[in-house]
Amino acid sequence: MTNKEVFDNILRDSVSVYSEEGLRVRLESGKKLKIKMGADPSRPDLHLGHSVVLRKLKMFQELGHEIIFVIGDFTGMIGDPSGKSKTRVPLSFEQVRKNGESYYEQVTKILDKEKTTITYNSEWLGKMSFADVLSLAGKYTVARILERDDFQKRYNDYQPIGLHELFYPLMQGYDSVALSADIEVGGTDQTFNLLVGRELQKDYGQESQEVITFPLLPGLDGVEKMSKSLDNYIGIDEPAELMYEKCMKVPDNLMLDYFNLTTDLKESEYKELIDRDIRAAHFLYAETIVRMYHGESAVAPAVERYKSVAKGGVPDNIEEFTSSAGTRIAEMLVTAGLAPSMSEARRLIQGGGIKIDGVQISDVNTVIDKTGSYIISKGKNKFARFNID
RNA sequence: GGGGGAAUUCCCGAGCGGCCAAAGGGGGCAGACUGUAAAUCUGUUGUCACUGACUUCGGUGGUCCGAAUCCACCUUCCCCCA
Repeated sequence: MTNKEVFDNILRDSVSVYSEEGLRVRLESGKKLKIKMGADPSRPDLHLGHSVVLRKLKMFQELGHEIIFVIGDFTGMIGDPSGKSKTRVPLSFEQVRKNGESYYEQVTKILDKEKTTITYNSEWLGKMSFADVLSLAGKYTVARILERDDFQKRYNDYQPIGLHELFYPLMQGYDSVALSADIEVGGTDQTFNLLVGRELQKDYGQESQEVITFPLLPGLDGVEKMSKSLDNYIGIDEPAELMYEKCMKVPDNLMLDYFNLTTDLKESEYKELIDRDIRAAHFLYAETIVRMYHGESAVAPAVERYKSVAKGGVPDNIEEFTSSAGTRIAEMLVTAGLAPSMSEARRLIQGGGIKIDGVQISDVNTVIDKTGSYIISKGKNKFARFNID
């Protein structure tokens, strides 16, 4: 890709660029640029939502630029107080480093290892004196900080806002100063923070970084943004078969976004297909994603498994358990993790959700008293094999 | 610093001395339908030794035959005044 192509691609797929002219100039300067991206230290599990931005970063790498991930361990170690999520347990130093490494592992599934750096913002934030902090705080005003959507919202909803939370944008912005970042990228939810970085750099006598924001990928529920905690995600580390299955569950009306944001296919390859045959589009998407993260060899088995289960069949590689004759099914469900408790297991049986070798059972006290191998299934796609001895 | 309010099961939210494992909605899970989709309909949604028992309504201790409901103190949050 050339500078021009990258620039056009960014303009096309980003939500906003501050400023376009600045970005163009930097790209054409021929300088090796430092491109910054913030990372959450507490949840290092990456999903397709993250891949939206990562894939753009890869383009920059291909032009020879350096990608720097800033792990926000400083805030992580003092504990994030953000509103609802109770008080988070502060992470230990070791834990943060471990998460950082895991983050690097995953990120380099998409990015080039050689051109990717991980840093921790405690390295500079932890060294600031109170005077430094005050000086930083003096560069911004309360009114401007409160402009941020979520503060605004919480303030209007009478939700508490900790004084130190007001510092978050400043801290994140200061990261850009510490790194002398040329460009910072992030999801649209980060817009405010990214722009603070721009302001602060100017105040500290640096050239303001260019800011590029990308759309947030909606989750499988079609409502919230993709996130691990909402369990509406497709993880880039997940087994091929699970990935395939999840891809098939992407809401119809989001297929276009998913193709656009998470694959390299050309619009002509999927746009018309989505209108004509939404199911075929799902298949194409699922195959494409599995191929990207697991390679060609993983595609066929994933397809096969999916189709077999769809037809009511039982996949080959399911988890095995052993049990002795006379054990109640309810207990076996708990053993296999298909039900979290005996009560739940009973409910599932009563509700008709449990089958043994394809035969629905309804008696809560059903037992298997003959030895042999049995398949217990919950719903349409959860299976466990039991060897009874 | 003074005054007023609030804390309920995954979430929101009813309950205001026994009929409360706690209405209703959301979400989740399962069934029917289907494309392992959406929409819709149905069931279910604390635990266990399950026609019964046990634990739960911010915390601790009381009152009472009996408390999510009353009292005291504590913790946290919100609002108003300063």
